[in-house]
Amino acid sequence: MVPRLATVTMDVTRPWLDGLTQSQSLAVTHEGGPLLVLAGPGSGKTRVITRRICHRIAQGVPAWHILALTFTNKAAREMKARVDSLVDEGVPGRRGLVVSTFHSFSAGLLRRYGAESPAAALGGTALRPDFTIFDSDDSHSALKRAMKEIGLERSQWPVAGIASAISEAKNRLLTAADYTESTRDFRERVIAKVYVHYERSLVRQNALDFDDLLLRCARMLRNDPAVRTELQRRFTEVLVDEYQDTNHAQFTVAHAIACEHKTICVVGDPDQSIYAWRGADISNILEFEEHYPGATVIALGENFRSTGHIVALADALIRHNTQRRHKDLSTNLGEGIRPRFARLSEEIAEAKHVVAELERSRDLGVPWKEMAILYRMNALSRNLEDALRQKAIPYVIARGTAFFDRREVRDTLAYLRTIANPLDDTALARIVNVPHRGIGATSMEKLHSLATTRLCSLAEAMAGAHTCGIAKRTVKSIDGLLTVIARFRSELAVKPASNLGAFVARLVAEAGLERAAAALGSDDEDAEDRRANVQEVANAAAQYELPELSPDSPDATLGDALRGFLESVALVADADAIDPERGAVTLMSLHASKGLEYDTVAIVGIEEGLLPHTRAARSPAGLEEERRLLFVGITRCKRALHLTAAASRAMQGLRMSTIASTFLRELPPAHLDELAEEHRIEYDEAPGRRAHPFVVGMTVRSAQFGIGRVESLEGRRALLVRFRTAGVRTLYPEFAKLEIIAPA
DNA sequence: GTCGCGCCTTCGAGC
DNA sequence: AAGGCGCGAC
Repeated sequence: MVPRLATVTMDVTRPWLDGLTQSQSLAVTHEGGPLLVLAGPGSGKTRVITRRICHRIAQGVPAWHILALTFTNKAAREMKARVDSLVDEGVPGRRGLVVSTFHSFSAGLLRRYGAESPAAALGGTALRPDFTIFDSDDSHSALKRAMKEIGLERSQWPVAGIASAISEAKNRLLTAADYTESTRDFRERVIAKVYVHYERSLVRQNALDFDDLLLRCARMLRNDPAVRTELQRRFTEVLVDEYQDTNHAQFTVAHAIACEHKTICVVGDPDQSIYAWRGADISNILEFEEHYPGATVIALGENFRSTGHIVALADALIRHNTQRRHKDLSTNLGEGIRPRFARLSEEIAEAKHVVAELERSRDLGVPWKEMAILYRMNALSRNLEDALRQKAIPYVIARGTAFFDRREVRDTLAYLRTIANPLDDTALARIVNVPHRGIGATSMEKLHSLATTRLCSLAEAMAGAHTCGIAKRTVKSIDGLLTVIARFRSELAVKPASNLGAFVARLVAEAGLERAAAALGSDDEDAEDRRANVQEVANAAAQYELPELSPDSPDATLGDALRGFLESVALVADADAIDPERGAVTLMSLHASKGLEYDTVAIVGIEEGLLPHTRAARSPAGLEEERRLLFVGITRCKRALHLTAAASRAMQGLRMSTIASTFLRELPPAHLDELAEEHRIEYDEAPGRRAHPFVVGMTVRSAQFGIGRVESLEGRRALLVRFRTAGVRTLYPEFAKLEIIAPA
């Protein structure tokens, strides 16, 4: 091709090509055909995607032809903002880029095309565009009800097991009918029966669960040539981030759109695949070249994030996995400081050790927002929070869903869902007695069976409550609730979208939701918190902005705004809660840390049973995924890495001795300082910092054990006391009443 | 019939 | 540590 002058002069004004390595640049500018970027940790993966988008736009591909799929809303927002800042205002076709998560992209397609497409229908019932999205809690309730209808013994058939079997089937794109056909044994036939009922229940309620969003969308794209062609026309370029974590349904969505033009670019790292348990199919990335013959593969191994010891440590660890495709990892950021491992006596000492290490980083000038504490289980955050609070260090927990999991918040949202979708029995059943209006379990059973016999919704059954032997007084409260709901529902079609905040605030007031929330509180402070949470839902609704509508659609109504708000709430991810501007230490699960980076990182609880987790380590594949999880954690760190374990830990209410994690033996001592007893940041024996006045040799009296002598101090909080009659006991003076009888 | 308390079990990562 | 269940009180 003849070099065009324009290209040469434009180089100067192409900020998106600045500072790229040769391989990155190849990936950004690659043309013609499918591209797989195997990107090791810190190798500039996000950079490649955003800059590739900019490059394509500059090359004349209008932004509205480009679709980028990510795993979190936060990643989507950031990517879009980055592209916006890199592409000049003057560039034609720079607007209209779609960056979205798989789930919200699917929800959008289903609302737009689902009603018209027979392929999106289930069991002969067309999908309605105003469907509700059930979160796992809602699907759990619907599932339990389905199991009850069949009469399954709950003790023999744990809900969680059935739920995951159905979820797995959905990820394989099997509807209840498909699954029923494929059953091979008794267990699967029982699950199939539940699945059939559960599917029917969701259809009746005009609701989709998370898996349905992908399943229905994938089936629609696969089986409906009209919709597929329209999307292929719309999106001529597809990019997928974190490709190693896509499941079969997600693969189908991306593939259906990309298979026509084959201008697909996927980016991922098999060594960071940590979601096999929710259906992620690592063969999507390993077999990309089979799905797309002639694909170009570019490996990015150079790490621009972490210093040498950290990269070496991660590399040594991941080499223990057998199911992988090796790639060399390297960094030129120098050796850096050696990561440190410390085993502390118990989890409180561990938390304090971690906090002290963070304080050392802070003393070097590292801001709090550049620090993170990672753990395998969310339950481990508690002691860390306590330790941070004690030192008045600001912190945030990356649990985007935490707020929406609060009971009073869920109740408020259930009101909104009932108003938005009259068929949503699950939401209605939740709020029937919020605030208390004397409708109990017995009445609800009657209403449910009325709904079942009449084949109608719970709401319709409630309208006929007087016919099924429910007490007069109760019928009256039911009617009162139905009236409130109907009154609010009548506003949806006639008022404009801008009214949402006021609408929710009025509902909260008129339905008495603050009072109901306060009644849940264990004390005054808790009651006030819950009241505030309900108000916060109204605030969030007021701040909600509908995504821009297509130009030809009429003005958005209050109903559109409400449904959009509920959808945005249903699809929040934990990672969405991370706000780097908050200036706080971030606490999160190892899973949630994927894709993030911090100067200082502490990973706690590196113990057998916790990391690797007992439930995962039963299979070799599970153990390898646990190893990848630690690999992901280690590679989040730019400079100062701290690994910790506790010698004893209280779990499930019991204190147990722990065993060192298998993974520790796989970390070479050359790249890991194991802090010896005397070098640990030790609180236990620090003079003057004991939590009690006792010293060795004192004579003490306990109400329970009588008189004894202090034998030794066990850490900062505990004593070993030899009693005259009761033998040697470990006591915590903060709990056990002990008085000093004689000094040492 | 509804409500509140205490006992019992169970305990992973998340869109 | 938190939710599900059964029992007794109103």
